[in-house]
Amino acid sequence: MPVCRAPAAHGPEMGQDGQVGTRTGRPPKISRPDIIAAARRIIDTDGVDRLTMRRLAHDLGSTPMAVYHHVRDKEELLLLVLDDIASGMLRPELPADPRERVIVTAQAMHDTLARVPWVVQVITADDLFSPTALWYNETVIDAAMACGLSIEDAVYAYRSIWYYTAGELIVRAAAARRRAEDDRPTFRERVFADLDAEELPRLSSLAGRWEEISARDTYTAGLRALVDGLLPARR
Amino acid sequence: MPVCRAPAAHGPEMGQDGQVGTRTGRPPKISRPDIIAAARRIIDTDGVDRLTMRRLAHDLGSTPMAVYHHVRDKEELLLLVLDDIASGMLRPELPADPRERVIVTAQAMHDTLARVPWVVQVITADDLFSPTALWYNETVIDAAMACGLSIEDAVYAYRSIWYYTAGELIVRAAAARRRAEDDRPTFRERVFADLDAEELPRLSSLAGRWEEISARDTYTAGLRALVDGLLPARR
DNA sequence: ACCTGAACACCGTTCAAGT
DNA sequence: ACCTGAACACCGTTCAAGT
Repeated sequence: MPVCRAPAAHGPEMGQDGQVGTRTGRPPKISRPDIIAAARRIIDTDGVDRLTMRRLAHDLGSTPMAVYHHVRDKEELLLLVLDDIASGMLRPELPADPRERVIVTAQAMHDTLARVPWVVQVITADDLFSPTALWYNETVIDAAMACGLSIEDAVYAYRSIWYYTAGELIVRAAAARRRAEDDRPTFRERVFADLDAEELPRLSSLAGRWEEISARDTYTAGLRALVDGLLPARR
Repeated sequence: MPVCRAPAAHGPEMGQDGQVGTRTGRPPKISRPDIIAAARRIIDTDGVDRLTMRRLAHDLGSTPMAVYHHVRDKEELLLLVLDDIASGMLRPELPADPRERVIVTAQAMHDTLARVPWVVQVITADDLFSPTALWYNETVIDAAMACGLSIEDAVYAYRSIWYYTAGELIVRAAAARRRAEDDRPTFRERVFADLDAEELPRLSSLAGRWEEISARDTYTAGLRALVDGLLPARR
């Protein structure tokens, strides 16, 4: 059993420097930062699904087992990548009005994740997330309390916002992936093409305009609606 | 769509005498209904991730390729299962008040999917869904229009509700899966256990109560807040 | 018409070495 | 200390037959 494991939750900067004078044995060919960078490259260009230990090793000019010497398993690798991404997190200027603070923070969280949509897939599926990102939770909960909510209700408000945001990101990411993967009409489009006008009059009245209507980004409008409903009315 | 035959008894081979009319060739050992039932059994007991063509064939006392004779590929199999599930969809009594109609329909959609949480994972990830389920879209859009929204805004209102609902179901399903899989404290719990009280005062003040607070189901409350924000104020 | 068995091109991960 | 190669136990799917 190799015992080289560095704690995962802290920054990548420590590297091998901890053991300067006493270094012995074979010099390393690949490092954790190398591995993380290569993993991000694969995910960015080909999607998370294409990140495999073999592909990663190949891109590094190495072997799968060399990678396993630096990371415990694929889960830890994903966690390191997540931490790396969290360092690029957007921390917006916070307005004085607490209600706007909720909106602005949620929007920043959304925009940060929209740049790396696969992250939402991973964190909801696998319980992986970066402690750094808790800043969003804290800020939304604090602002909601400043609007008059109890701490419990502020947590529930945050949670509702997270459900809405995660749902939006996951659905949009899935749609984008579909568009990238193949251009033949998807199953969804085929179904919409021949709807029963008797049973589904509203939907079939939209038949031709579905794509156009779906394309519009309404995240922000929906967020404002949700926050309006969650927070007590303004005085 | 191919026609589904009646379920055939699985077990000892039926004699040639079982054949009727013009049917020729080898009598089938497995049928689509058999396959669907077996697939549902696997998913219900072990989760979607454990549904593999090999496992399915094994459970049917057959071989993977026998399954491929009845189903094009794994995607079609999932679609058949989805269709099967859609037949158990809840169609609630619809109240006269259109605003309540939105709530009741969304709640029914949520409750239907909450019984089979893996479905949300599959439909958002793979663009698979059952036409039967469009009843929810239609009903919500129609009710939102009855509240005074244009058809476009009604579609966007539906979409916001779907984001919120899908997010809730996915997050809860992931949490449940985690709990089932292992009982050592998850990464998330370990992080919450030692928060920096300086940086994250609200979150760390909740340290001990996190689990208790998370456990409460606030789907309906959040839904009402969202719908309040989305629909024009009552006259 | 329906099913079988072997094979292909993949996975994540472990074992036992090699330098 | 770090890396290699072979192997294990899996995938979905295809090919070529067998009855």
